[in-house]
Amino acid sequence: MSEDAFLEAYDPAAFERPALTVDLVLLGLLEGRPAVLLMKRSWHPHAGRWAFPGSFVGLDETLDAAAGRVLQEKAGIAEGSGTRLEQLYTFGAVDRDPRMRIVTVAYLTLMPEAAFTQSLAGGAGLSAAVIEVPWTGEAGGPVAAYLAGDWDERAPLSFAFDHADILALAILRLRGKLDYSDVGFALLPEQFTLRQLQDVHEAILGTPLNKPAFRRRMLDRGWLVPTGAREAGTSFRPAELYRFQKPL
Amino acid sequence: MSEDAFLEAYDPAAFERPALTVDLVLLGLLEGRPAVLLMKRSWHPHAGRWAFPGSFVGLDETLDAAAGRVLQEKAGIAEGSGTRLEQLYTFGAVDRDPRMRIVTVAYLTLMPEAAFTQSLAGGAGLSAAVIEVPWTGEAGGPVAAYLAGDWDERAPLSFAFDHADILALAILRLRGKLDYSDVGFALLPEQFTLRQLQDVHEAILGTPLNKPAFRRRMLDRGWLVPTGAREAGTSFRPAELYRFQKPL
DNA sequence: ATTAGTTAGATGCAAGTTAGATATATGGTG
DNA sequence: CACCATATATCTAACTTGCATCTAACTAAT
Repeated sequence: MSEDAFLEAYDPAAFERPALTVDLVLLGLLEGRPAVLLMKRSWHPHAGRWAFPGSFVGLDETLDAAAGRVLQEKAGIAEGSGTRLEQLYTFGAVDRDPRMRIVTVAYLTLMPEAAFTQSLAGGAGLSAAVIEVPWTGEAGGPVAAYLAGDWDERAPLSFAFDHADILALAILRLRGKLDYSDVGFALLPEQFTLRQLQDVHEAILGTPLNKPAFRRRMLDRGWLVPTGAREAGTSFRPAELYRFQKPL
Repeated sequence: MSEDAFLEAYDPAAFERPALTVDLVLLGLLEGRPAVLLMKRSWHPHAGRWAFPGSFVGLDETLDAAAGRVLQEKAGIAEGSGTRLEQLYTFGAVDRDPRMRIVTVAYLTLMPEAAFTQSLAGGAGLSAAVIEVPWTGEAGGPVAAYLAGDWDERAPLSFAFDHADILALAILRLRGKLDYSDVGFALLPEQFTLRQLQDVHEAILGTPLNKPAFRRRMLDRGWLVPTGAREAGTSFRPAELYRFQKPL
C-alpha cells in the first residue's frame, strides 16, 4: 500500500536517518563476582563517565558481525574463543546521545575467565568494574558498579548515556536465563567446581542458594562431566573439577 | 579513545548508514486460534507476498513511538486500547531487503479481540492469517500461516523479506512467556472463560493440556477474578466468565 | 415431564519433584 | 594424629502435577 509506494520512491539519501551502533556489555568474573568491562570517556560528551565499547554499524555488515568486530577491535578477543554474543535489546530514546540521534543495539557478551583477563590486560583501555545488584526478584532497577581497585572507597562509578539502563537490563536477562540455559557456565573457566558455579549463580541472583539442592539440580541436568581432577591449593578437602558438556 | 575521537569528528552525513524501520507482528485470535495481521504486497520487491506493516523510524521519534504510530496508521488502533507493544528483536541481515540496507526492529503486538477485529475491518488492507505451529518444544522452526478464507485449500502463504523468521521468533517468544507472564490474557476479550484461556494456551504451545491442572494453576495464581456472569448461547452448562486482574 | 447428551467445575488420590536439614566422608594442615 | 572446613550422601516433609471420577447446569429430543 502506501508503505510500498513510499519505499519504491524512497531515495536512500533523501531523509535523515538515525545513526546505528552496537554496544557490548562484556560480562565476566573478577574474583568470583560478576564484572563488566568499561571504557572511561576522556572527551565530551559525558567525559569522565564510563561506557560500554561500541561502534557504528557498517553498511555491509550484519549486526552480529559489527558486534564481533567490536569484540575483536576493542576487546582484543577473536571470535570462537568461547565468548558468546547475544543480542540484548535495542535502545532508541531520542535524546540518548546529545550529539545526534543514535539508536544502539546492545549485545550481551559472556566471557569465560581466560578471555576476560586477556581482554583486561590487552591494553585497549578497558577497565573491569564489579557489579553490585541491590535488587532481588524480577522487578529490576538500578545497578551499581565499582572499580576493582577502589573496593574500599566504594564510590559507584557513573555511566555515560543510557548505559546504566543497558547494564540493568543485561543483568535482568542474565537472571532470567540463568537456570534454564547454560549462561552460568559461559562465565567460568573450562574446569570449575560446583562451589564456583553456585557462587556465580548467587551473585547474579543476589540470593543465597541451598547447597545440596543446587548440586542436585545441576548434576541431574546432565550438563556436567566430572573430570576426575581436583581443585588445588586449598587447606581443606578439594572439590572435584567439572567440565561443561553442551546439552545435545 | 579512538571511538570517541571518531565520534567527535563524525559528520552525521559523511557516511552511509543503514535505514531503520519498525515492523509489527500483530497477533490476535480468529475463532480461538492465533492469527496475525498481514499486508499483501502489490509491488516489487516480493510482490504477491505477505508482510507485516511497518514504517521508517523518524529522526525525532522513539522506537516505541514509531511502533505506536504504525499501530495507529496501519492498523487503525489508538494506543491505550489494551493492545500491548513489546520489542521483539532487531533483524540486521545485510540482504534482507534487496533495495538497500534496512535494519528493522520487530515488535510483538498482542491485540485483544476487539482491537483485532476492528483493525481487520478497518479497511487498511490488512488480512488475517491463522498461524499453524508445526513444531513442539523450544527448538523453534518454520511457521506456516493460512488465509482465513482459504481454510479448505490450505495453501500456506509466502512471506516477504525475512518476515517468516520474524514470525517464528514471535511465536517462540510468546511460548516462552506464556506461563510466567500475562501474555495469554492479552489476546482475549475482557471477559473470558477458562476454556477459552486453555484453548489459547494449547494453540500457542501446540500441545493439549490437562484441564483440572490448568484450572488450578491459573486460579492459584490469583490473577483471575470471577465476574459472576455466565457464558451465553451454549446448549450445555455455561461457563463462568472471568476477568484478568493485573498482578500487583 | 422425563431423559439423554454435553460440557463446566470440583474433588480425591497417587506419583513425582523439590527444598531443607542432617549426617558422613575426605583431604590437608599444624 | 587430632582438627577443621568443606565436599558428598542420605533422609524426610512439603509441594506440585497428572489422572480419574463425580456432580452441576443447561438444551433438546422424546
